[in-house]
Amino acid sequence: MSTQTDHAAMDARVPLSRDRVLSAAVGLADEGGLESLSMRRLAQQLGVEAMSLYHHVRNKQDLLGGMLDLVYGEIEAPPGGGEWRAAMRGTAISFHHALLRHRWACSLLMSPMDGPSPARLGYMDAVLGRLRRAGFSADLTHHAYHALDSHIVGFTLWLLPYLALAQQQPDLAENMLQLLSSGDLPHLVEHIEVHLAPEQPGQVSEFEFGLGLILDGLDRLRDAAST
Amino acid sequence: MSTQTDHAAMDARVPLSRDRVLSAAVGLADEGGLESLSMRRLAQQLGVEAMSLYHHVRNKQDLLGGMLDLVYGEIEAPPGGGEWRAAMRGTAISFHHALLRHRWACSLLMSPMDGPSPARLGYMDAVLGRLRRAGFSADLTHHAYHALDSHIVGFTLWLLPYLALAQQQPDLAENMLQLLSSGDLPHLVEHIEVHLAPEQPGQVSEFEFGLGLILDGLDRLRDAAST
DNA sequence: CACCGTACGCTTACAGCGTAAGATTGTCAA
DNA sequence: TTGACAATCTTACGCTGTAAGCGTACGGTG
Repeated sequence: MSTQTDHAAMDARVPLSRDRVLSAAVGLADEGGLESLSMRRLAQQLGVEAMSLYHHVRNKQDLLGGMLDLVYGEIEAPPGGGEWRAAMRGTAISFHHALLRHRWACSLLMSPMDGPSPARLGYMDAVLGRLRRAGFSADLTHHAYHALDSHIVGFTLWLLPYLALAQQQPDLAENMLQLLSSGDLPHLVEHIEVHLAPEQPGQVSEFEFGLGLILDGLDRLRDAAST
Repeated sequence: MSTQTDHAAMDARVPLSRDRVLSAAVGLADEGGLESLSMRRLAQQLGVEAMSLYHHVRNKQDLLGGMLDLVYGEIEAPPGGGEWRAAMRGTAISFHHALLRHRWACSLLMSPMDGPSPARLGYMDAVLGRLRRAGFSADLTHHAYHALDSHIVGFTLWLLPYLALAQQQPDLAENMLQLLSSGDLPHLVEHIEVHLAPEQPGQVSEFEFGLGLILDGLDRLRDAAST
């Protein structure tokens, strides 16, 4: 219990840093959801008291912003060469997967951020640049960007609650039966049947359907504009 | 101060009910955001104590679920007649506007709901039915539904933080200047310029661009399938 | 070497949150 | 009048984010 041994123990632990705080927070949110991420728990995870975190993070909003930036950093930029649709499809799927890895990130997308997030800006610039280089006008690039981003975020957002439900209660057929008993929603029943029909509904294939729709439409518009 | 006058005052106030609680909650969230909606404040708004609410609402999740259901109830169902794309466009825009009226609703879309929301199920069935009646196969209807919903939700979700920022600080050109000073994101700068270029960027037109892309793509697929 | 500013971690404290448990009240049927 | 029942209120607990202030260890300067 001498101060000597305490010092020795102290020296063993890595000092705090913004990066360490952020990645611990990401880890905590990944396995417990956003609501299990409190400053006190995060501090405990790092072997530290809650208020110490505030030397590396302005407040919780700043913490969340930093976490979201890490997620944006995981998205693969579109390769410069090759067919533009293949390039954009790859980036879109990479984005989708990043959001599936960090499901809490979707709820952060809509909270107005403190400062601009570097990785997010980098992602945007890379995508916009790839579209421009594919021959889109500034105006069409602008619209294309929004259409693509909307689909990625919207689809993933839609998928998440169902993934959460499905892993809690693996047989959603009960749900369907309830609907059948109430009776008057035949198309919804059919929709659920389609969901259950293939051996593995494969979230990616549904995601890629809408994505392909948008990419093909954009390609047609580009061709029409260039003639 | 007699019990008589107290009784008179009592009789004047409408008794609580689930509907009254829900619409008061919607009103509170509409003008203060979700974070300003606490059980205590909601009760105060209704001239009541917090715990009284729990006789009409199971818990806060249930409250939020009920609020979201009210929003779904505001969406206009697609008209049965006329060109199918026009019908779906109308419903999509109605959905978009409902989310803009109740900006907090977007964050609720992704929280797994307690029980199924009747209005939501009704909306889904109406949309699915309209697509089926337009001649889409069950499978294509399924994909079309997801593509459309993803775009509506995704685009609105993307728009909201920027609306919030823009009404706090009306000149976002400063933001642009900062980006220019940092230098190396030319396409992003161009993107922001496109945003600022027209007299009124008109959120609907950007929304309708992606929507039209999807609708036209679906129409082509339907034609291809029917030949 | 002494010294001192700065950075970092800790302690304490506060207002607000959702809600469990139980007391109290208003209302209507028997 | 009485009893039952539902609606409301009171109290309390454990949790949250974070403001204010204290101690200490370290790095640069005299």
